[in-house]
Amino acid sequence: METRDLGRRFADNILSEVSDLDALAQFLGIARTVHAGRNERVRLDDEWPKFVFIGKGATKLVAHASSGREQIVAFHFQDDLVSIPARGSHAYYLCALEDCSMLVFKAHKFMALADKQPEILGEICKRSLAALWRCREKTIQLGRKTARERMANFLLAVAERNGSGAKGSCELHLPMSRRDIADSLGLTIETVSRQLGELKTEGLICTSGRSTVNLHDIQSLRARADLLPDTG
Amino acid sequence: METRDLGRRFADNILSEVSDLDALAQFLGIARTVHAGRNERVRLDDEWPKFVFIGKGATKLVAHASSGREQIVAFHFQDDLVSIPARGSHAYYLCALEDCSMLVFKAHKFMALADKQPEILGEICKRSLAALWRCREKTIQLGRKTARERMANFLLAVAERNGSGAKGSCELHLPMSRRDIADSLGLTIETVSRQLGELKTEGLICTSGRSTVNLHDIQSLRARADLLPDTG
DNA sequence: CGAGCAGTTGACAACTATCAAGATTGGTGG
DNA sequence: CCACCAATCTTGATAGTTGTCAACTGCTCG
Repeated sequence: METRDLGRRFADNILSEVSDLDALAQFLGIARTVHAGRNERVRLDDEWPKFVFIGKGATKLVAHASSGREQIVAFHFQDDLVSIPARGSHAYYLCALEDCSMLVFKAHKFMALADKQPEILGEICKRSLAALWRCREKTIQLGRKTARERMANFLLAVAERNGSGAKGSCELHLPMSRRDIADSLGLTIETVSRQLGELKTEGLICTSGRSTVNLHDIQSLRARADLLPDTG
Repeated sequence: METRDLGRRFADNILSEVSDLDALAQFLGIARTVHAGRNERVRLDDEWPKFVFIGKGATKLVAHASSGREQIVAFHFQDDLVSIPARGSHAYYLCALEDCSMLVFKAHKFMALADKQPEILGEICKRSLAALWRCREKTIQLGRKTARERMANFLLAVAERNGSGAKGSCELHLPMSRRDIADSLGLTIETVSRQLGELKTEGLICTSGRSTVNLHDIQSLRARADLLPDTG
């Protein structure tokens, strides 16, 4: 993706309410453009918190502690703004699931510019709160759900984001590997594989190739995920 | 806590950069004052997202799905601003750990007022991002840590917030029950009890009464929690 | 078409939940 | 001030779910 398109995309999404072209120039002035290929880690010093705008592609935000275990904290897609904290109790890094183009900002510089424009601050607020809510949902998943429930929940979440298909059923493409799914759900790849297998046996889904899944019965999946009835 | 003091506290914390007394009046105009006693659920309709400012006390934010299992998503204390989403895949409620006084806002009204003052928006941004980062840490805990690690991590987190004591050791008061700890860590009360027992046996902590814990060796606890070395 | 990696399946072990007693705690009332 | 009571917490035995290790299968891409 061209830097110019990246800038336009950023302006359309984050600065949408601001017609000021000068603002965009200022933001681009403190941004670093980064491209990353499949499974490539985005190089970030972790001294300072960052904001990353995803102009194109899909990414995972990964945390790891002392031992080798990794936890995917969130997936982020085109037009998302990702907040990455400095290294603390755990270290975070951003990694591309597919070819990505993004803008990297130091958080304090970014906020210094944003402070001048209430519309931008409002946008950041809105996105931060949405991210917080999604993160809480993940917390519930990891704290109180079985492997089966996590898997069902995960499929429904992907379906909601980019699924296509008729009512009640849905075909979807998983841009991430089994390992990524496992690291996101706090499981192992073997367990993920087994859960998918059992959902297949039950006739709730079927798969073709590594990354295509068909959901046959969304209502049953919701029940398997232990979610509240749909009227909420 | 008197409504007047509650208002002052809110102004000092959330409106701190704004000397405008009129702003406070406007916020109080859309707020509902709520008091709650120990283990009392804060009555909120869950039709609309809310903001709650905790003027006094300690609270837990709890989620539950279809089945009875509950997950404490976060603890919130004096001067915190809590964002509560509308009922969706899971239902959330706020519950007092001790006597509490708070201000409840409908989120859209709150944001409408905040939009007028960049300083307030900035404060909300800052707090939302901090909440997001804490939530991510919890995600890591629940996704990739053993019961022992969660327990150690939890004790360290409480110590960081309100611990008092000499360097290397620390005495702290747990305002929440074993059940609350379990619901926060995604464990059962029995497991929490056992983990505390084993930490005691190892000589890393000792307890007196139900809610007082002494941390003897913070460095070892950090190691037990599988956190990165302290230079971060 | 074949090499190599991603994914699947199986056997077993480990950790945590569950179920069931007991033991403390802290408050209440005599 | 002490004894007692109910709730909370601890401890023990057992079972279930998921992790671990290992072998095997089947995609993809050169």
